[in-house]
Amino acid sequence: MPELPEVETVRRGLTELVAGSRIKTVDVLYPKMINLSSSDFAHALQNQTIDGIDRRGKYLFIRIGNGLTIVSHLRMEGKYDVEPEGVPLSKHTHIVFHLADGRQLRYNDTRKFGRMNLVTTGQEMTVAGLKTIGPEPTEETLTLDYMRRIFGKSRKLIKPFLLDQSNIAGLGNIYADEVLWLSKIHPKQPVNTLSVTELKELRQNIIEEIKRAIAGHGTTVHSYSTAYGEAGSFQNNLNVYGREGQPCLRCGTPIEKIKLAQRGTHFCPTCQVIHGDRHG
DNA sequence: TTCGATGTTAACGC
DNA sequence: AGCGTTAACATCGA
Repeated sequence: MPELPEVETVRRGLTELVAGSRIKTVDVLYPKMINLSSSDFAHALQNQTIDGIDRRGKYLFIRIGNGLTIVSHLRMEGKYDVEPEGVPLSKHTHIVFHLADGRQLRYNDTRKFGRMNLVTTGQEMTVAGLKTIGPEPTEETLTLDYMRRIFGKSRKLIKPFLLDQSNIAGLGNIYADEVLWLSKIHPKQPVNTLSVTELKELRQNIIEEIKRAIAGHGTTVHSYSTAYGEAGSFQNNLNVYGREGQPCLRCGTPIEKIKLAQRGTHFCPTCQVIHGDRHG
């Protein structure tokens, strides 16, 4: 469930907490989580410095002093925690970085869906998912020209289209529902039927919603109450996600929840109506 | 006890 | 090629 704003919040937290710290040793408790053998992974990282942390879409790039980068994807429930030595490991701690100052950087993941790939810095695109990743949802990188190009040539339904990271990086189930509600677009609208006016508004809503969510330190839902090192606040700003049966904040109609491409999808049946082809 | 829900990606089939 | 569907990952709670 961590989407771009949550991953960015983690990036900033990790930067404050561990950038500049030296890794003494590494324990891999769940080897399936990484791309190398446990011993290769641990040996490559021991006695190296964490230079800093970058991000691309929902991927973290943990920069290591010796020209290596850990590409880390949290998937559904991955979390990083920093604890002093001696605090008992959680049942779901899978990787422990012992830092030279006595603290431990721990990767916790209830479902074990997260992955870490240790690669040569600059070779991040060799990791599955980064080969085809789309532009970041920012003013500079998500241009209207690009939107018109990719939306114009696909008949896919817009909700699954927005979740496809090769179209735009970083949107997940929560923010996809939110930007469609903000843009008054039905989740089943085929993308090549949207007008340029609708694309402009959708683009602006995507860029601004992501910005607002980052400013609010991301959304904290369900099991994520203590996640990300700090609890996010953006759940208080959600307009449709998780509001099934509650009145639409624009028109009062009860919000509906349907299943679309296997994903829970929330929308207002009055504000968000499927329309015919307005393309061109 | 079994099964569905959950997000993402790989694999599969048309 | 490009589309849509399904399985796999693992755990938890109904």
